[in-house]
Parts: sequence; structure tokens; C-alpha cells
Amino acid sequence: MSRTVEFDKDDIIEKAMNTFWTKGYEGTTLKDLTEVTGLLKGSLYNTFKSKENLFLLCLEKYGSNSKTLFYVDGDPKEYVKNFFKRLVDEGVKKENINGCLIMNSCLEFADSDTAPAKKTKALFKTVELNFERVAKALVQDSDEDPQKYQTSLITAAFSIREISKFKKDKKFLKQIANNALRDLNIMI
Amino acid sequence: MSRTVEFDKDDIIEKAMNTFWTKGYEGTTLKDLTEVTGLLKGSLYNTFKSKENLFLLCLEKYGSNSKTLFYVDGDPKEYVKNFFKRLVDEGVKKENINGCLIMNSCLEFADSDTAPAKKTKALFKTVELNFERVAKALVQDSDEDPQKYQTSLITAAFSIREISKFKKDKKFLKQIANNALRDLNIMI
DNA sequence: CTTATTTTTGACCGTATGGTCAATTATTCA
DNA sequence: TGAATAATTGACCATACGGTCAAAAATAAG
Repeated sequence: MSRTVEFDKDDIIEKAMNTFWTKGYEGTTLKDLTEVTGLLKGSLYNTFKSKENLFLLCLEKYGSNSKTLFYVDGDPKEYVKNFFKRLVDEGVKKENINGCLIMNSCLEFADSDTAPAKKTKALFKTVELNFERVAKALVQDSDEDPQKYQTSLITAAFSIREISKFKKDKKFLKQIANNALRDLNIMI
Repeated sequence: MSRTVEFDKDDIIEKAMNTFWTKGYEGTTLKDLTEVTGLLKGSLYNTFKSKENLFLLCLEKYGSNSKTLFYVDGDPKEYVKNFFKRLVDEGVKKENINGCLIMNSCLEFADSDTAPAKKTKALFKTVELNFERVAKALVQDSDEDPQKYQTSLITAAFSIREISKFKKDKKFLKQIANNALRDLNIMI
């Protein structure tokens, strides 16, 4: 009946996502996208409608990828320990200059009210919810305030991911994490 | 002998600086610059050579402005208290979406090696030196490690300035500061 | 093999970018 | 009042941007 699509849509989204992740939304050009995906402009627009729409799909994919790293149950101390260990290890790799796509976008779209801006802020909320769940698990059967932990965990995560973009100093990044984890008697 | 310049060079640099501060280097167009300064392209290039060169002058100005906020002597506890109080108060203002030009630029130029990138990284070092001086003053005649304070103060400053670009939550921002200041028995 | 349907292609569009430059205008000194 | 000098002006440039679209190519069903 008709010609079949030659590429895997999801594969294209992932490749585009990585580009947006490194270069930001405005910093990524159509040329970048055609080069990294191997598609030509026409196909790109035929399939994804616009650069903005493709970016929204990338944000969605990034969000659902991230969910697999979110806390569900089990030992919350163990979770945060592994979480920050991974963040620091990833951060010091010199090829890793991405940061976190959600946080990068929050900064890029701080003064904007476009669809990507809204999506971005919604995704940040899900990150906050993740840390809220962890924080609550951490203070279970104690009278401590979970909000205190929530704030310090989010802040540490934000700082490590963003600062590691330009400061590849393992000791420094570990200190950020350990500072946030000290009250929990955890060290990485 | 010759026609005289009609504008104040320093005034132009300040206006340009504010634009770069809000929109970033790439995000600022020549149109933005001519509009905010009132100069036309020709004059701008005649006086400042290029967009990049003008940006370097803006970074320099921002750096020397910042120096007036750096710690010199006196009570270091009082200094950090006022410092973070100001950061939070500025951060929650909804018209303030600038963050810190140095830190913004560190993020924007993370993967770059241009003149602005280098200048930016050099300025970040001066910020680190400021906090090193404070940290040393804070641990004077004690056996504590100043590096611990240095890291947590820089991180808190970075987080408050950058997160406040998109999250105008005073309680949250204060918590970041108080977390860093707790060991000093300071609260804002 | 033909036909219907859909993807793929790349030339093309309007706009915006950073940057240049010859002509014009203003100023100061002699 | 000139002449010399320098600032100002805006038309102009090549390039790059996101986006469009008619034509070509490929496929599946009959």
C-alpha cells in the first residue's frame, strides 16, 4: 500500500535528546539534529512537526528514563548513598559536560513561558516529589522534619550535576554530597 | 581637531552587562545591544571591536563590581550572614531572573575554550578565593578544616543564585543557606 | 505490473544573525 | 573660517536559522 518508515522513531528521539542535553534547546540547530539523526529536514518535520515538538518528546523521554532512577521502596539510606555516588562518578568524567537536562532547561527557560518551559517545570516537580518520598522514608519513626532533608538532597543533586559541568574536581563534588548526607551518618 | 565621543563608555558597558546577565552571551543579539545602549552597530563596533570583546569588558566590570562584595576583614560570621541574607532577598524578587553572571557563564561555556570561557573560569576562581578567605577566618584558632566551609559556602551561593532564577521560594532558599551555616551557629 | 499511498528529498523561503565600510557629520585647533 | 581628525550613520554582506513544499522514490496490495 505505501512506503514504510525507514527509521526507529524512538531511536531518533534519543539521539536528539542527547544533543539537546549537551547543547541546550536554543544551542541545538536543525543542522545538529539532521547530522546526529541522519534524517533530512523534511523527514524530521514530517515526523515531528517542529523543533519545539521534538524537544518536548525528548523531555518526555528524559523524564521517563529518570523515573527508573527514582526511589520506590527499600532502604532509603542505601538509595541516597548510591544515588550520590553515581552522580559524583558521572560528574568527574571529562566527556560528561551535560549536567541534567531538566535542571539545564529550568535555567535556560527561567524567564520563559513557552510549552518547553512549562514541561520543564513540571518535570522538576517530579524530581522534587522523588526526593520528598526519600526524605519521608528517611525520617520514618522519628520526629525529624522531612522537608529539611528534601531541600538539602535536591540542592546537593542540583549542585553536583551543574557544577560538574565545568569543575571536574572529585573531592569538591564528594564534599557537596557528604555535606548533605552528614546528618544521616552516610559518607560516600 | 576631531569630533568627540557622545557617550560614556562605562555606561554602555554596564547596560550591555545587564543584558548579557539576563539573556546570556549567545542569547544576546546585536539588536538587543543597540536597543539597550542606544548606539548603532557601527559605533558599537568602532568602540568595542566585536560582540565578544564587549562581553569580555562586561565580565571584567562584573568582576570588579563583585569585588566590592568580597570579604576583607572583620567578623567573618557577620559577613556570611549578611551575604546569604542578601542572596535570598534578591533571589525571591520576581523581576530578578539573572542569577550570577559568572556562574551563568560557567554553565554556558562549560564545553567551550574561547576567550569568554577562559575569562569566565578565571572569575570563578576569584569567587572561590573570596570564600577561601572567609573560610580561613571562620576556623581561626580552631582545628577545623577550612576547606569544608569553603565548599559548602560556594555551593550554597551557587545554588541559591541559580535555583532562584526559576524557583522563587523563600523558605526553600533560606533552607539552603541555613544548611550551609548550621555548623557556624548562624541562621538567617 | 499497476496503482495507491506514504516517505524521502533538497531546493527554496523569509528572517535574523554578527560584522563591514564608505559616506556623512560634528568637533577642535590653528 | 578652514582644515584636519574622528565619531556616527545605515546600507550592505555572507551566513545561518527554523521551516515549507512540490516532486521523486519506494513500498504494499490488488
